[in-house]
Amino acid sequence: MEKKIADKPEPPGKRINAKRLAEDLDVSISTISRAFNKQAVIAPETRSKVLDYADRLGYRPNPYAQSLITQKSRIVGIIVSHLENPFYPEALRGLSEALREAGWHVMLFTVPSGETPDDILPLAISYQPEFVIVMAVTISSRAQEVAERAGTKLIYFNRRDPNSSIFYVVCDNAHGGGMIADHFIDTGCRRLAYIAGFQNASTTLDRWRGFRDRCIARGFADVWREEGYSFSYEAGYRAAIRLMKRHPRPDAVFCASDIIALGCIEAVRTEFGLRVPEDVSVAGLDNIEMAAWPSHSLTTYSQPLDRMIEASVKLIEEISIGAENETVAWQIKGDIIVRKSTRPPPGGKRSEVVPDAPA
Amino acid sequence: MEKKIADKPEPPGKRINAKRLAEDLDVSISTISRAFNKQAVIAPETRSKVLDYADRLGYRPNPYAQSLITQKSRIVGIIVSHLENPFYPEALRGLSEALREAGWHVMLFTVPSGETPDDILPLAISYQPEFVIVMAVTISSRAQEVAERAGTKLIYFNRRDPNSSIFYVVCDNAHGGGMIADHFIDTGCRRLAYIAGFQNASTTLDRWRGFRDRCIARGFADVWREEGYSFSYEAGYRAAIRLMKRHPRPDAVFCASDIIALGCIEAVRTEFGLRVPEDVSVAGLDNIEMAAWPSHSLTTYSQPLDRMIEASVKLIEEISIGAENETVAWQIKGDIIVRKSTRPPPGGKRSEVVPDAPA
DNA sequence: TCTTGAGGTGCAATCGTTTGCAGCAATCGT
DNA sequence: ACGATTGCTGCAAACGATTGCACCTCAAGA
Repeated sequence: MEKKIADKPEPPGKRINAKRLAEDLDVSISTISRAFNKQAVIAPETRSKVLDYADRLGYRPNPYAQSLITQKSRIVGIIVSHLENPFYPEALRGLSEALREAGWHVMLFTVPSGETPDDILPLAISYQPEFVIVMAVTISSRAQEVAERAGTKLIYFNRRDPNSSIFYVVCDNAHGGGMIADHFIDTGCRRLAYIAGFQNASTTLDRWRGFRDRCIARGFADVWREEGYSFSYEAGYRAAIRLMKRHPRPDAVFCASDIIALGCIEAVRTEFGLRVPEDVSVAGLDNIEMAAWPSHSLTTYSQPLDRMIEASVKLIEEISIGAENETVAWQIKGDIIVRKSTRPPPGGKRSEVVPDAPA
Repeated sequence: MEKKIADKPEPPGKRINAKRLAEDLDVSISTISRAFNKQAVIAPETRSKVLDYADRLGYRPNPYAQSLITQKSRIVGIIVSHLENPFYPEALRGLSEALREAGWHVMLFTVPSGETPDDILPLAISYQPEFVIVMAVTISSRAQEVAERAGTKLIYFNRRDPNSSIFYVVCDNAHGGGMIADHFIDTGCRRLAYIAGFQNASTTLDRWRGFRDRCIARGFADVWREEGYSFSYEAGYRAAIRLMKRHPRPDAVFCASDIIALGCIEAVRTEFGLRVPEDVSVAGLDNIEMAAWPSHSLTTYSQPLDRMIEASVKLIEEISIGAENETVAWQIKGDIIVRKSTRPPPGGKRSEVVPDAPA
């Protein structure tokens, strides 16, 4: 009766817990716990005995008891808004998978149209996530304090706030704006314009700054800016209509995001009967999957999503193990992707001649 | 010294818990607990005294301790795949908000390309959610047992499995297929075709059944079916190329989803130089936001997303409070949305003449 | 005056883990 | 041969709530 390997008959109604395993295997509860904890000291054969048996019974340590005792939840909250912008589903998917791979659970919080991220944050931290990744929006300093008091660390994704000390991960938006400006000018465009997104979003500002500064540096001081007020197809459509009524008409439009650019192209074509890129070059920034579709074939600057995600997870891991981290910010360069929505470069080369043409 | 209302000086490092409140207010921990539990018996003035003080200290009951003792988590997991299909971000957003409003927390699990939902499910249930909503995919019966053993209820969203007893919420896909068939035939189309999505997905099958049956019923027995193998733009693009090479060429194509339809339209236009809808009518099913864009103006059958979400939450709530529920399935009718990708009806009326034209 | 009942509160067990500390056997050095 | 060291394991105290039960108080009814 000392060593039983065969499963005990299932006592009905009883949940399987560490105690049950301990009794069946004639060890203590501590040993069960240690078998699951990689750093714990335990004889290898004891560990495998426990793990094997646990596997057979389908046992897993209760996460609530674990969180309760360790004061760690292994939960990362993600606050996301504007899922209608395809960039965010792509980012959400990537983040979710990378975090899961690193052993984190993802709790999702969407921001309803009527509400602000500040309204959602208290709810997000009520489950005591160790981190909350804030995508597409920013948090007021008052709300930040609430998070701090609760011991939850905030991280921005694709946003930054120069006035706060919150860590952030963004692509090098100013660099992107600069690359697009260069491309426009190199391909002979002369009347340059920008369609903005949300007025105070860091992405709107950084992309504008990079674009305008490069234009000015290359001798095009009077670059136009048209407000879009949001990052959406409709915003691009409407802003393009206003923009194209100007005299003289711009011959190149850099849009603060791909989705704006798609709306812009559509307005340019259907409302004004103009050709893209012959009459107007249009470029975006993001490189969402749709940008590669033949019907759009949008020139854009790619957000290095994979590396941004990698950086976010690394940031979380390092903070989590207490590594004093000086890298409070990741600003990662992307690449310009030249497709058919802008005039061809002098050499005639594009990044992709027939982008994603189905085989 | 009996009744102190003023906050005690903050003992540093000490978390605020029920014990702390109890001591400060000279009541027992039980009373603190009862103040937060709506059904508990407690004097109204005691309750408000506790709640007021809790509010001042920013106290909230620890959810892990609660889950541990009550064996309930108030967590709903969502397993989702194919976020590249815009229908799913829309659904995810709606579900997330509706669940939050109903007091549930949402844990997100995405299915990486290489893996199956079966691989993800054990991870999803490791946090003991009370429910797991499975979107866009189905679960094997073996994995279902795992969930059952863990006490987690599964619910399908936009999928159903006739061979299992899992509750599900879908739109009336067969009805949708029928409506599209009627529309094609009423507008003079004669050579009818269908582009399928994933071969064994219930949505692919139900839409096909509804479409084909109605075609047959109205005297068009030889309706074609072309496999798409997935619900994506590329799938639509490639399937359309194969389809349009047939002789005679179809003059109406019903695509198993909007995103397939967009790919199909693009192929029809760029690969064959054909006009939509003059040469070929194309319709989808979903009514994603993009379908309304002027550049696409896609005729489609709308999934009644709001009502599907409402039904899902209602289902969860009812099961949760133990209401023995006979409604194991919700199959909700949508509406046909006639836009410009199909020939105009005899009367010349469309659902939206200038769909979503920006003001 | 005594009994009864209702309304409100407190006690203490419980959920399922983690982990510092103590204990114990086996091995090692001298 | 004996103490020191090493390697495992068990004990028991947390973590922070919920809840059945007992108890108390006070008002109403007999």
